[in-house]
Amino acid sequence: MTESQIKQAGLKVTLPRMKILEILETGGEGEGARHLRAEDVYRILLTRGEVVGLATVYRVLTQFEAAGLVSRHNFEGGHAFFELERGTHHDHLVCIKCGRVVEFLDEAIEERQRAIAAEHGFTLEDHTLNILGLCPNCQAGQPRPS
Amino acid sequence: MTESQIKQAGLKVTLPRMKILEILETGGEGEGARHLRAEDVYRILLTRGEVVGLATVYRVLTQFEAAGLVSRHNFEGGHAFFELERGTHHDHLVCIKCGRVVEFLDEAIEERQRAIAAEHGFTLEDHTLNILGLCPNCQAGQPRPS
DNA sequence: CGCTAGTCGAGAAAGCTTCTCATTTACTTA
DNA sequence: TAAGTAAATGAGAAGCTTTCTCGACTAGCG
Repeated sequence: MTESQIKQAGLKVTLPRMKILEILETGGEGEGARHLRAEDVYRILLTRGEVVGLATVYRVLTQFEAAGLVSRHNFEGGHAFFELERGTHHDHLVCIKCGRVVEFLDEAIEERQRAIAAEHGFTLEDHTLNILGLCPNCQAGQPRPS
Repeated sequence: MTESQIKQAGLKVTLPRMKILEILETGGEGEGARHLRAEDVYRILLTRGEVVGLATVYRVLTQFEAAGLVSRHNFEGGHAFFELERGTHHDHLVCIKCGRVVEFLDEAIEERQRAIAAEHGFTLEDHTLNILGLCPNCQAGQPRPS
């Protein structure tokens, strides 16, 4: 079924694409690390002994984004995070110490944003809301190594 | 009074710093263009015949940010925008075509964010909310050249 | 099985930002 | 006011993320 997603996007089903999609699905190793930088994906591939160029990772992630399979987020600090698109919009709560990301959705905020765009005569194409703070672990002085 | 701000930050009052602060205050030329990239500041200085290195612009803006005189925003696209800090928090409505920026503040959204951070056990250190859309001019097919 | 367009990997290159370091400047002390 | 000192500057090199180039390779089709 992941194959069909790639095909629907008008892309050929190749090994690098399958591997990258799989890493985005599983987060590489443990749980929850589903917000990955391009270099994270590349490093995970290397760890597994897979030979995929960094340029290919960027290229494929960009293609996936264009195809709507993946969404790209610009948190603070110059590099983008990629996340598998699951059809449900959400915003992010980001720990400024360990980088942990929690997703949330608040309909009251969504509604206010629509109203604000309208008030100023803007169309609403997209939005990014990132709340930055310290997660419970990092407040306790025990940053978990992600 | 701008001098005193610089001094309070523990920085020496130098010509480059005064000039950069002045550009941030006036926006360089016309009205409203108060969200400038480092390179914009640099270019405006050049236009005025001032000799200030790009490295100095970056250095000074970073120092001003640390001192709370300036805030840095990462809208889409790899480069940061700097804005004079006027003590009042606000979020941004950004035109994805002409780059025009409108500031807004919505207390309902602010309140919901505090609640969301608390629900997840996060401290709330900061947040960035950028609404992306088309401004009235660009919807009309007449992008104003900023 | 062979063709062809699409894809890949590696390294070069681009764009933004930071670093290095010799020179210059602001502020302090006499 | 002159001199000394620590900080700041400017120019270019370097760093980082991301994109581009291009010859080699491969998926998908006939």
